[in-house]
Amino acid sequence: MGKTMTIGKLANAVGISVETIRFYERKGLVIQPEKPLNGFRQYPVSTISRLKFIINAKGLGFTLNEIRTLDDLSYGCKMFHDLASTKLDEIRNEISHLQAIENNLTKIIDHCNSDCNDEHCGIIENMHS
Amino acid sequence: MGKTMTIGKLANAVGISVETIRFYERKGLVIQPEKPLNGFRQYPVSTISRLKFIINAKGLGFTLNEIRTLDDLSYGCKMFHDLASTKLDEIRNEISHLQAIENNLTKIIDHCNSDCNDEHCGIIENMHS
DNA sequence: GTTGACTTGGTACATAGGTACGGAGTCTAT
DNA sequence: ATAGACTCCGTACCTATGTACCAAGTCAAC
Repeated sequence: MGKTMTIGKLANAVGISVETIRFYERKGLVIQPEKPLNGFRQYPVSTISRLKFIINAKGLGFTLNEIRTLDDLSYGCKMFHDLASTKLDEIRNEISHLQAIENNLTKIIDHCNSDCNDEHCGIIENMHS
Repeated sequence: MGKTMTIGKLANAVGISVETIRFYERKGLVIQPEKPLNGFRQYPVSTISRLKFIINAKGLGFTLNEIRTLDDLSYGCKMFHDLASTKLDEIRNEISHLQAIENNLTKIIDHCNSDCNDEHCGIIENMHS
């Protein structure tokens, strides 16, 4: 059999904490390897790739549950493509929402720059209704 | 003394739940009014404005803690202006972050549209490293 | 004078993604 | 053989913003 490593080495290799790996295990994202007599997990080297995949998917905005879904469907490229499209829609909605807030904040700031004094601020008044 | 109302009427008037008002009270965002003998809160009408302010500030991206800070400083227009500027920076950072994700997802989707088949997907492979 | 709606305080639950801790066992180096 | 590092499992804790539930008290209408 191939090379294996303990959870600490694995954590070091991918730059996350031991606790996080155990957390992913509880969530079903990382399969708990068979443990030899001493009770310590011995991970195959391939688990490094697995964790990097999880980290990269998180970086693309996928939640841990969504990453687990990818597995459940024993995904191929098409499946992944579909989920990425859905995620892209979500991200764009979030961006739109934030841009609306950005516009409103900008308006407020502009207004305060020109029309306000410390005694009276029309914007703050407006926010009370 | 002016008109007062129970928590249920107040909740109705602003469109949030009784539980939420009690939650805001625990957080110090709404001052618990003096309670008459029967123990029921009697809110002055001005609490409606207060709650609308909270709701509007939340709509601008402020957290409940930040809204409480506004009070602590007995804010005027200038103070509010500064906090709005800071919030605007935060929102813009969030937007940039999401746009980076948007770009990456778009690339992936484009790649899958052209270069992938179900046997081999270079993008998914890349995500493992 | 009873029924139904309302309110009270306190607490538990929920999401998401971890972090922290504690006591016990084990491995490694000297 | 002993110190220090590592690992085990289970559980509690964290942020943020509420929601849900409970038993008990109160109010308004008929």
